[in-house]
Amino acid sequence: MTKDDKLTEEKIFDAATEIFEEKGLAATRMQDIADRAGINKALLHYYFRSKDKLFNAVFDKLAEKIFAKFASIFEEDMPFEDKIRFFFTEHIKFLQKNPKLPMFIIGEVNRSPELLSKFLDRININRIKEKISGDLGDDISPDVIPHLMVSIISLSVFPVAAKPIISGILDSAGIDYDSFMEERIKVAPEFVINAIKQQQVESQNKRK
Amino acid sequence: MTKDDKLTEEKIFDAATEIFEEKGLAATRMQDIADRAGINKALLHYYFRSKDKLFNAVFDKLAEKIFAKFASIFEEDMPFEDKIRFFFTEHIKFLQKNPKLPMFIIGEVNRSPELLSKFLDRININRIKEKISGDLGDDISPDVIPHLMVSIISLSVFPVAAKPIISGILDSAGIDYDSFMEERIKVAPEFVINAIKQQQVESQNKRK
DNA sequence: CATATCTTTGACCAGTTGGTTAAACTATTT
DNA sequence: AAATAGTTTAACCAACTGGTCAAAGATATG
Repeated sequence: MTKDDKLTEEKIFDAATEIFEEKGLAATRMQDIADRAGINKALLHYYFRSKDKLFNAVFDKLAEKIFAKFASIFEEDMPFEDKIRFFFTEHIKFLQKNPKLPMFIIGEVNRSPELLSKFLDRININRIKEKISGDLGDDISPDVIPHLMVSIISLSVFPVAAKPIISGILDSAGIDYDSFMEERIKVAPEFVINAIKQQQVESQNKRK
Repeated sequence: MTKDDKLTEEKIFDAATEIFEEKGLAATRMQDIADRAGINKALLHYYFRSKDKLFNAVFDKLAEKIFAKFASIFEEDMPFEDKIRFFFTEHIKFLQKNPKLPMFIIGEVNRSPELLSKFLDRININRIKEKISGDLGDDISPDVIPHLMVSIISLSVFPVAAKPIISGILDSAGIDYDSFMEERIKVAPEFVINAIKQQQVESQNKRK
């Protein structure tokens, strides 16, 4: 019973996760979830009372997943440049395994902004900000640290979130998307590191 | 007649544009469009035969809009660094006026990738690639030009596309989103320019 | 002014959607 | 094995959705 119980509930939850992630709340049909889980539609309501309840359960799980790795990376004890490299390696690989996740999260938060709290409660931005600030020293103004953070996220998330478009554009230039993303794991961090280096150089030139 | 005709059709089209852009195809109700246009639902079908036809008309118009400015910028006759600055100024200002546009386009292309052709037909990637390649000279490998292009787009589009999330995160660090985006018009291009400069420096060091 | 054409409307329809319910089935407890 | 509790199902429902239609209004044409 308990064994089967877990199994049915899990089957439902997994099916719901897949479909919600792909189509979003509005375009997902309860019948589709039931079909993919291989059970009757009424069973969905037996285990999760309503579509919204089921959706919230799925969203909670995914929200946890996407930030689980993310926040910890900048806590690691290594030179800042290696942190940047490590971040892009881990984050892009994670996104390649979950390509639908960014658009799902952004789209649903866009639709109902209350969902945001589920992330914000879990993450301490100022802590990351101070960590980076400490790593970079006096050559970088604290005011641009948030910009640096947003830039890093943009560079890693956007090419995956907009995959259909990027992929199509690359195709028309004779470039394979997957190879491109493999290169990107190396290219993107060097891009960021170079930008920071140059800013440090200019900041030091000014001081003389 | 002809005057009123245009007016009604336009009222419908404008209302449809607003609602499709905000909610996407699946979550948009024909009744909502009729209400916002202040007319009867049957009139929608009189002017545009079906929801899909209406949607395609709207999508076409928006697809044209988003790339109208975009492609021409790199054709301008100015130093490359100024092109980068000009691009971010124009593009971010455009996105601020149309904040829902990126997510709408990405979301709908994600749902039905055929829509992509409406962009790809209008834009010649290789032309832009060669333009940039010509501007940057030998210090930058042609292989990384596509990465540079994707990076530039990521840096300008993502903070707008993910506005609810970015805005929420910035809030929790005591930063106002609109001020942040105003700064970004200056900060983002310098970030890109610095990254390129540093790469040129390193490329020249290696050559010695 | 009468007629023909175009525009607008309210009422309606068939299909779909999230959700309910009573009954059948299964496992547990006594 | 009988009673109890938990699980699964088919049939059903009310609300909503995109779409249709006949008739009423408006406008132009003769």
